[in-house]
Amino acid sequence: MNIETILVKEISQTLQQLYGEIPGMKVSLEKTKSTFEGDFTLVVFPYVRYSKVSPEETAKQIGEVLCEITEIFSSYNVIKGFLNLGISNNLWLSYFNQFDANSTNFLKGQKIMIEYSSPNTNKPLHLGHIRNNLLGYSLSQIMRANGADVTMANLINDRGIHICKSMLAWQRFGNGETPESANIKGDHLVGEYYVVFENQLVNATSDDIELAYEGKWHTADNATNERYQELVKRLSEAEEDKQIAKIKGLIKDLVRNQSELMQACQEMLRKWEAGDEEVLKLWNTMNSWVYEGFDSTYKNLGVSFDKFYYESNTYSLGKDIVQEGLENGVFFKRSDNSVWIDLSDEGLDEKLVQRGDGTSVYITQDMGTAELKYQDFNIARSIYVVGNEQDYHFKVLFLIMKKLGRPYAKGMYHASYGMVDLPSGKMKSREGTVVDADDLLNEMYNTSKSKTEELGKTQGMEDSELDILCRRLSLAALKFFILKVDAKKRMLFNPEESIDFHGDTGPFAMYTYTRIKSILRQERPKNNKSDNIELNATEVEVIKTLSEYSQVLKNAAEEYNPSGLCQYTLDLAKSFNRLYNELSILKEADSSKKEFRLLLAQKTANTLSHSMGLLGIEMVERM
RNA sequence: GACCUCGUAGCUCAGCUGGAUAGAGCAACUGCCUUCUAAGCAGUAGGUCAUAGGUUCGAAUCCUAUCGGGGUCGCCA
Repeated sequence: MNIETILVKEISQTLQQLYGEIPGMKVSLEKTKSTFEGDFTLVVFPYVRYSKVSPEETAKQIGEVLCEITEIFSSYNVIKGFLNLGISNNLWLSYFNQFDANSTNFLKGQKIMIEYSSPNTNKPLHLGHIRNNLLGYSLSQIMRANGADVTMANLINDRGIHICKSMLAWQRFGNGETPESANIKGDHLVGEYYVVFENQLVNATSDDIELAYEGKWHTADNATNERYQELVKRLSEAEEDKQIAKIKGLIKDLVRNQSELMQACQEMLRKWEAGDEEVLKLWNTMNSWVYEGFDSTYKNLGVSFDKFYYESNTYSLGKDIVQEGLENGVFFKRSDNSVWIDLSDEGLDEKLVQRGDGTSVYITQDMGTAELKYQDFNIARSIYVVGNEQDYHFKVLFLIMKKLGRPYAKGMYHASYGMVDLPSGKMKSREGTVVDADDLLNEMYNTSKSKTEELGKTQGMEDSELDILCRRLSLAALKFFILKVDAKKRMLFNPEESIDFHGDTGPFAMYTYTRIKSILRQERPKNNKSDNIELNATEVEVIKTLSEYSQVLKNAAEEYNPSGLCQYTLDLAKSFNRLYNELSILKEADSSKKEFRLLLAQKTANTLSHSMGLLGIEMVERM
């Protein structure tokens, strides 16, 4: 049982005894600020209207009665309307004796699917994916620790025009190159051909695009010419810079789409959809390269999946649902045969759910996949870890599923997270300012190695132990740095700070853990409980922090946000470090005090390890 | 233009459903290794919580407006 629940129960009873039934009463207890005396604070303002005396007097009345329960409360003081309560030594001790960094069960047995990562197969993973992966993995662990039955899923976007670009470029310029022959990771190799394609396309079309801006471009295709002339007209009339840029962008796309390269690419996509053997073979080969590359990145990052979905299998799902929606009037059809839903009642607009030619769009596929997930796993909740630029998309998706009467619609949730910025600004793949995931991991490994060597910590360490240390240390720094920030918020990724090992960092928490482990290697606690000890303030502080763990764990799950766990881990490490510095453990003369501190150290280490584990961070025994 | 979101110390971030004198870390400056790992601890300095109103015993937190950053409003995914 949580210590606060015990206190709240006693306080409610006391309030009732003093002032009778208070309608809608809710006792909110807070930690006493460190500048005041006491452990917990009750704000008495809400009760003044029942006590009919001043706030100070009310607080005194309550405090007086509470302190008669000596086994729980030891002292009280009143400042203005705040009743600061001291908790008795024995309550702390008995709480401490039963404390264990255990999982909670408020989601007991609930079937939850968490979809995350969801990469495209034409490029290697980058920093943005890293935030996604770390959040997704950590959320899964957090949900599990709260008792949920979690399936971690990855929906891989393995089809579409972008894959064809890499394929076509490889076909034309690859000379049969393979990851082995080039000695490059498969995902990077495919990514390189994607870049080759883009460069070739720029070379082939840049002159035409310039001409097109001046209105001097034409093509064989009449429909395109018409559209182009219309755009030229709009361009000449446009005044705002933003508008001009937008129209120019449309013209650019038009010209590019008419190029031989893009035409060949479109042709390839058509062949793919038609099941052309040769195209499929190439597609399979290049995908297998990419998957091998992704696997290694996922492994290095320490994330994993229980279930993979592939868009090549799911993109046509959802058409049955479109049909169903048409039949029961949720969707409607336009004259060009395209299918729409009207969401203006909900403050949104009309949204296309199927193209005029019967092919599916992004949301059609998502409707199908949502249904598939439910059929496969009978999940109660379906969580999507996807960036906040897709807030609107998911709002629409969930609304559609609700309107279609899907019972699982209410369990769908978009765990939306903010973008990652660099000190130089936004990451833009076109400008080469993307931070590659593999590069980043390598760099962090090397830095942690040189720092470890600098500190002279490598003495007496086997190479294999050093390797594990550097790996885990660098991941601790990276993961903690990213997960520390509120998931919903946009964050700045400063590479130098991310690899810092001092202050509010993962390595700091890890270091605290190893110091405890070092003590426990020399002596372990003999019992699993302590009695009859006079606790001092630093010790109480650690117990108090430990007691908050289950609530923090629950909050992290409820808010789909691991950052509270990071903050908590730091608090716990700091409070223990203070104790470590102020009090001796192994050299404590009083054997029962020593025993207690050993036990306290052990429980602290367990809790640190547990919470870091939920962040996807593995501890080491020495560093 | 409409909608969403953010704005807290020089920098990066906490601050839960409103509570006391707004907290950490980094950077700067002081101390502490003959004592369980100094990747640590203790301390100094640093704030008009974007601005203006409002709600009330009480607002960084809730409401409104304004300013500023970002995002979305594709028959891309």
